[in-house]
Amino acid sequence: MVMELVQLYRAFADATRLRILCVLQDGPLCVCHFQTVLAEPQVKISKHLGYLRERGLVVASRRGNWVIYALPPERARSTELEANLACLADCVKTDAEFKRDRARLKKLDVACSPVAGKRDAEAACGCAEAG
Amino acid sequence: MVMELVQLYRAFADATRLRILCVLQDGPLCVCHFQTVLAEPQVKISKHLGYLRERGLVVASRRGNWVIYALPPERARSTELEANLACLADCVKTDAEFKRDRARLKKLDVACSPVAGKRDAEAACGCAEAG
DNA sequence: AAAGCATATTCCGCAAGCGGAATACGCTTT
DNA sequence: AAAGCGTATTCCGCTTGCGGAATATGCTTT
Repeated sequence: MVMELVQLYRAFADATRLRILCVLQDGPLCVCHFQTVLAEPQVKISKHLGYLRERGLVVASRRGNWVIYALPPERARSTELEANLACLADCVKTDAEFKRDRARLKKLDVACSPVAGKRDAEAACGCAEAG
Repeated sequence: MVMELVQLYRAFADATRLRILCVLQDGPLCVCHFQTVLAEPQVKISKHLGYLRERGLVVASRRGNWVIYALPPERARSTELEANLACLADCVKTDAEFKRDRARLKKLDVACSPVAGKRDAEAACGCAEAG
């Protein structure tokens, strides 16, 4: 039981993964968008997503060429994950890098989904090259 | 700024250190007592305390032969540390290993300090061999 | 000063994890 | 079937970190 917590903290112990998890709290996203939002190379993104997926911190689903990542459905999240995600979201509120990520994310929102607020996975990925 | 958070999570990403931090939330403790409470060898304890000290997650003070470790004074704690300590405390409430640690800690309480509730660092270390 | 106790450090072998380059895979379009 | 796109994997060199044994340090007692 302690080990699960340790695993969780290990997963959080990387800047790229933190950024991924933060972004995902706003809704699902496909890999190509992560590349844009985080401004990091494909390999890096893909590997970290793989890492998170292996450990159950995110779930993936394929839709044509795109793979969409999301946080696990709320009911499937451990209380520890839930608590730490909330804690994380709180901790990064004022962080410059996360703000930048969010800004780029919003741009995608505007370009991709007419739906105000939460993005729709399908819509979001139907315009991978837009913007 | 992100890196500080990452450092924090790295520090949390070890079972022994988690246990140390949990125990410390009940008050300061000297190394010999950690050995008893966590039931781990001296080197292991000392190294992890060193790790935490280097990164500012705990502070140390010498008193004769003993070295007493404590969480930094509340005002000196970053909001991130504070938040994550709280989150941690919440996450481990029902954990078996932490309960055992706590039980052993309480035994020390009884043996060392007549003061009900919080331990006093000095009193706690005046009886390193008791019990 | 010598011995004793509590704590810290060094040395070692080992495993995990990161980033990048190249390459492989899966699906879709032509 | 061939080409193209998005994503995943493998290989590699490198750094970090763990645990244990032995040893060193600092303070205290005799």
